[in-house]
Amino acid sequence: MLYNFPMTDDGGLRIGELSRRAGISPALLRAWERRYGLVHPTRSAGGLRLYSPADVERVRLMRQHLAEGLAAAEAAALASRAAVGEAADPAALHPATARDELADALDRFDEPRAQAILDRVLAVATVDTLLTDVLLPYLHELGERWTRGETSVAQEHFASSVLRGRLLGLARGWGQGLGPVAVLACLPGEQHDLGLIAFGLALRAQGWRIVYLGPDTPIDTLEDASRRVEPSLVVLSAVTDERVRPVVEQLRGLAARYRLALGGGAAANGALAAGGVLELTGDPIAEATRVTALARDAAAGGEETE
Amino acid sequence: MLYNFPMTDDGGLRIGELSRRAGISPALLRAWERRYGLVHPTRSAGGLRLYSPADVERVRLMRQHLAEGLAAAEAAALASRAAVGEAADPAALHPATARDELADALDRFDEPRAQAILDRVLAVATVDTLLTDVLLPYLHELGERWTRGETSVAQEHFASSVLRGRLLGLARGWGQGLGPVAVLACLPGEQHDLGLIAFGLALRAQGWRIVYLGPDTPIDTLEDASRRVEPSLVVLSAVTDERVRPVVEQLRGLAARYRLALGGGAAANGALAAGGVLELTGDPIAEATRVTALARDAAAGGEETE
Amino acid sequence: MLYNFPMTDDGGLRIGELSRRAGISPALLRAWERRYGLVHPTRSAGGLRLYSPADVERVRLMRQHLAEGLAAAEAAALASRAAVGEAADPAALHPATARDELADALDRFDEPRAQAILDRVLAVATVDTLLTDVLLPYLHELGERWTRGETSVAQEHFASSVLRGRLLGLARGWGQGLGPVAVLACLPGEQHDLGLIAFGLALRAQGWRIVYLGPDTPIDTLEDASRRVEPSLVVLSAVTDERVRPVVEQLRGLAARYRLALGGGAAANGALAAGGVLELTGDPIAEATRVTALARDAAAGGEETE
DNA sequence: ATAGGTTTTGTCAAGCTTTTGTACAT
DNA sequence: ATGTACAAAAGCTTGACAAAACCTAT
Repeated sequence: MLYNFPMTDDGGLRIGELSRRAGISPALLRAWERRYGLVHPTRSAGGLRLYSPADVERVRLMRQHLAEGLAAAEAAALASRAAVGEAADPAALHPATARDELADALDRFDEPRAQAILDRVLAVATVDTLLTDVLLPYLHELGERWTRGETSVAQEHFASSVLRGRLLGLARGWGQGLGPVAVLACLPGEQHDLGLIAFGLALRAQGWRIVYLGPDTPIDTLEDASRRVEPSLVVLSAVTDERVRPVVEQLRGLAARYRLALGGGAAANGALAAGGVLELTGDPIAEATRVTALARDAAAGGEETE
Repeated sequence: MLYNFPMTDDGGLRIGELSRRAGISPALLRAWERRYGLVHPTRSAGGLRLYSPADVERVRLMRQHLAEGLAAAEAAALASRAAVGEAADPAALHPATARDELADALDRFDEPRAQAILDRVLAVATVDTLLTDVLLPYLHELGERWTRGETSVAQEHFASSVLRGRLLGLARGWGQGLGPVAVLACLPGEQHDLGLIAFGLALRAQGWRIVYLGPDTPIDTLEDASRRVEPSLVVLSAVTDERVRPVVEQLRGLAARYRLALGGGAAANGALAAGGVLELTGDPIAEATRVTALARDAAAGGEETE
Repeated sequence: MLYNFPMTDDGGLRIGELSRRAGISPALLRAWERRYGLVHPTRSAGGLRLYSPADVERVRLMRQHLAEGLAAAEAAALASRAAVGEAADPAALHPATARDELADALDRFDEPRAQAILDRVLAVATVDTLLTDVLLPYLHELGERWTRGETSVAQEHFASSVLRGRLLGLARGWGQGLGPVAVLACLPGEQHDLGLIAFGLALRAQGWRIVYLGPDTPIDTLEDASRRVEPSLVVLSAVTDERVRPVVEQLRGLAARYRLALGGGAAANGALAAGGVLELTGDPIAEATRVTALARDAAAGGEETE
C-alpha cells in the first residue's frame, strides 16, 4: 500500500506501467518505437515489451522536447542521441551507482536494502573509497537537497541513523593499537557527527588510535578527556562558525597544550584563524593523510631535538 | 514468587499440576513428549511423570511459539533447542561481572577492552540478556553516578558513543521482514537515544520491523515518516517531561491516527496522561513483550469485526 | 484461529502462517514458487512447505515491487536477485552457531550465504572475535576433517578461496599509516596462507603496517623486500617443519638483521630453536598482542638508550 | 482506434495426504 | 499410564479458468 508510486527503479517495465508513469498512451509508445526507434524494449518469453531504465529516460526526454515545441521526429532524434548509458552490469557496482541506489533505498526508509548496498560496496572497496566516493558525496547531496527543500527532514534523520550505525560499526576497535591518539569531538551544540566519524575512520586507516566523544561536547569535557589520554591531536567539528564563537577563548587555551584541528563547515569560514589551529577544509581522507604526515614530521623533529 | 501452590518441593511436578499451570491438557503434554521429545520427566517409583523446571520452561516456550503461529513440530524443535543453551557454562562471564568490567573499561577510555567484553558477553548470552543484565543496568548506574557528580561528562560521552555503535550494529537489518512496523524517535530536544535503541532491539526480537529516526526529531518529521510507512506503532522517548510539554497538542493529533507510546523518564511522570498514549514505564524487554501482546490483540480484535 | 499476527523469528513457517503474515493467499505463494522460483521452502517429512526467514524477506520484496507497478515476473526476478542476507536473527549470532552455519554453507558451495553469515558476524562483533571464535576454529576443523578424509579437496579449495577473498577484503589498506612495518610471508613450498593473513589482520588491529608477500616465498625475495621496507618484524609461516629445514641457514642470516617470528605448525615443533626467533604457538590474536607489547618495549628501550 | 488473438497472473476445485489435538480402551 | 484410533484443520498436486494486460494488423 505504501510504496505505490513511480520510481526510477530498475527492472523491466511493461508497457502499461511505463504508460502510466510517463503519461503516454501505450499505442503512442509503440508508434514511437516503430517510427523513430526511440526505445528498444526487450521481450518477455511471450513477446511482451519490457522497457529498461534507459528507455524510460528516453521517453522522458522525448516528452520534454515535445513540450518545448519540437516536432516529434526531431524530439525523438534528440532523445535517442542523448545516448543514455544502457543499464550497466548489475554485478559491478560503480561507486556512483552505489550512491544513487543508496540514496534511493534511504529515501524509501528501506534499511535492509541500504545495508545490503553498503555490504556490496565494502566487498570490493576500501573504507576510504566507501567514504570518498559513496558516503561523503551522498551526505553532501543530502545536505543540498535539504536546503532546496527537496527532501523531508524525516528522510534525513533516518539516513543519518542508518549511516551512523554503519560507520560506528566500522569504527569498532579504533581505539586499539600503538599509533598516536586523537581525541574527536563535536563542539557544544553541534549535533552533526557523521563527517567527524568519517574523519576518524580515515585517521584510523592511517594508524591512529581514536577516542571519540561524540556530538555536543562541552569544552570542559574535552579538556578532561584530553588530560587523561594525552592525545597527539584533538579534532573538533562544527558545521557553522556560530558554534565556534562562544568558545573561542577556551579553545585558545586548549590549543596551548594540544595540537588542535577544526573540521566541518566552520573550518572553511576561517572561524578560528591563527592560534596554530589546523583547519581541515578538504575532504576527510586527504586531510587525514595530511595530518598524519604532519604528525610524522613532528615526531621525527621531536626525536631529533632530544 | 510463584510456587505458592502444591509442590513436591524440588522433586518435580506431576502431570496434573503442570497441566493446570501451563493450561495444556495432560493428554497433549504426553503427546508432545512422545512425538517431539519436548520434555523428559523422570518417573516416580510408581511410574508417574515428574517434570523438572527445565521441562516447565520448555512447555512455556512451546506454548509461546505456538501462539506465534509456528507449527507444533517447529515450535517443539525451537523450544528444545533453546532450552539446551539454558544450561550455559556458569564459568563464562557473569553479567554482573561483565557490567563492572565494562564500566571500568569505559571509565578509562579503553575502547578495545570494552568491545572485547561485549564480544565475550554476546558469545554466551542473547541480546536480551545483554540489554537486561548488562547494558541497561550500566546506563542506569552511569546516570546515577552522573547526577551524583561522580563521573565526568567526558566519560559519559565516550561511553555513549561506544555503546551506540555497538547497539546500532546489533540493529543492522532490523527493518527487514514482514512484521508490523514501529517508528521510533526521540522528542525534539532529546539527545539520549540509547534507551530507545535498546527498546527497538527488544521490539525487533519480538518480530517488529523498526524505522528509527534518531534523537531530536521534530514532530513534523515524525508525521511525515509515519505517513510513508504507516506504522502499527509510534514510539517516542524523552528523559524529562520538559520535552513533552511543548508538543503535547501535536502529539494528541498524532495519537488520533497512530498508536502512540512514550518511553523514558517522561513516561514515568505521566507527562502525557490520557489520550490513549501507552506509557512505557517498565524495563524495555518487558514493555516490548507487553506492547506486542497488545498489538496482537488489536489485530485479532480487528479481524473479528470484519 | 486468531493469532494472525506476525511476531517473532524463524524456525520454518508453514504456508498458512506465511500467508497470513504477508497477506498473500497460499495458492499465490505456491504459484510464485512454481512460476518464478521466488522461494525455496524446505519440506517437512510429510512434504509440507517450511519457509525460511530469507523466503519471508523475498516475499516482502516481491510485494513491494508489485506495489511499485512491476509485472510479477519482473518483480520476482528482482526480489530473487536481491541476495537477501540471512534475516537478522539474534539467536544465530553466537560464534559457535556462526561457525557451524559457515561450515554448512561452504560445504554446499553456497558462497552468497557464507558471505551473508560473515557480514552478520561482523555486524555484531569485532574482527578479532571473528577470527578467534569463527574463522580460525573453522579452519582448524576443516584441517582435521581433511586429514580424516571427511572432506573433499574441492570443498577445501572452495572454502579457502572464499575465505581468502574475504580476509584480503578486510586487509585492504593494511599497508597504510604510521605504525611499525611487519613483512609477512609463507616459507618456500608452503601454500597455506590463511593463518598468516589472519595473523596479519590481528597485527593490523594493533596498528602495524603490513607488507604481505603471500604463499611460497623464496628467502631471496624475502630479503629483498626487507631491505626495501626495513620492517620492525618479519613473520614467516609454515605448517610443517619440513619447510623450515632446507632454509634454516638462510633464516639465521636473516635473523641477524631483522626481528624474526615463525608461526604455524612448524613453530609448535620448535623447528627453529634458538637464534632469537620468536615462536608464535598460541592463537594469532594473543600472539599479535604479545608481539606488539614486545615491539613497544623495544621501542621504549631503544629510545632510552639514545 | 478497433478487432481478434495471445500472454500473464491470480484464483479455484477435486482428490488425497499430513499434522495434531482429543478420545477411548486396556 | 500407555497405545491406538479418529477427525478436524491444514497442506499438497494437478489442471483448469478467467480477467486484465498485451500483441499485431487493419
